[in-house]
Amino acid sequence: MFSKTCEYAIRAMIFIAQKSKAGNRVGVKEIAKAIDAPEYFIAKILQDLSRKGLIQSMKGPTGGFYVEEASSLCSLADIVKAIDGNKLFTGCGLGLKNCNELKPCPIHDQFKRVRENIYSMLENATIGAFSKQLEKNLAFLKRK
Amino acid sequence: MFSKTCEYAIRAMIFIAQKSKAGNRVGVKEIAKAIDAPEYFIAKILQDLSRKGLIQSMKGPTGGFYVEEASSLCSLADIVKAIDGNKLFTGCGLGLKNCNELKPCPIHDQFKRVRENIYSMLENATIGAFSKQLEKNLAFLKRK
DNA sequence: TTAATAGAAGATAAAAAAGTCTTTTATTAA
DNA sequence: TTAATAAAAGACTTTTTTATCTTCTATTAA
Repeated sequence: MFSKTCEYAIRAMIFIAQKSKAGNRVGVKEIAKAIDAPEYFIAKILQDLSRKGLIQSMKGPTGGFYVEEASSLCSLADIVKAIDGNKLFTGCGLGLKNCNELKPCPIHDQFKRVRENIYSMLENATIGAFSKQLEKNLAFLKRK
Repeated sequence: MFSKTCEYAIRAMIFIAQKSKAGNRVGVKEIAKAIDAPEYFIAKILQDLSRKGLIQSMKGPTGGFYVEEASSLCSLADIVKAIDGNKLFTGCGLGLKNCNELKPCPIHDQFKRVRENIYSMLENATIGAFSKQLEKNLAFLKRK
């Protein structure tokens, strides 16, 4: 469904958001450990998210990654778009380039509904809501 | 959503099923052309589908691939399972290995519903139904 | 029975995705 | 102002996926 990069990005952002609520910035190492992701790889992803404005960062001692208050409204759809693009939301299920209403692939209509379903789920899933779940230990982020 | 291999497999099977209704067997070249897929690559995929019993084949002159009557009831879910496995139907949305009801990831419940939605769509989409659409030129299989 | 056809199988190559390492630059606490 | 810290950036490696090529084997029409 999502690329690994995207999965890591989502997990990282949920973790950072939670930490940020307490006013803390978190370093790459801590993030990598918390979500059980390869350190150097997640570092790249965080830089990308930062460049795209989804998270913030500060260098130097006491530095690290954090998110602004407003980012609690950031949805999974926003992250997926930033990392994987919107192929998942607009592309053809059978990978046909010119599939459209006029020249639909055999699963065009069914797939459209599935996609809308996915999209609305991801739109309504905000980072803020997840932080709360995590705090209450109602959800987890570790890979294994 | 699906791997390219799986996309090709679905398109190929729809095409073969349609031709088989008229009692024709089709060669790799014809299939590759019809669904605009790389010839050598689709050949591999067809061999795999054949080994797994989803399609039939016959060697020699006038040989080629075809499907049995019963295969018109074969669903997209069957093809996806054969090629991509059932990661899509059972795996965690965030790629967590130990995500389950007891230790759910933050999107566990939402994702479960999406997955069920995808699965029922793929289960109800039979190869036979597509052949009809194709015949009436209501749908297309070409990539570009 | 032979020539042509077509799939089967294995090796190889190219491209994309995932993951790692090293050097540089910015920041800040002391 | 300096030493320590942490992100930024670019090069590089590995793995997986996608794609191609070659040789072999089976089948059948003539």
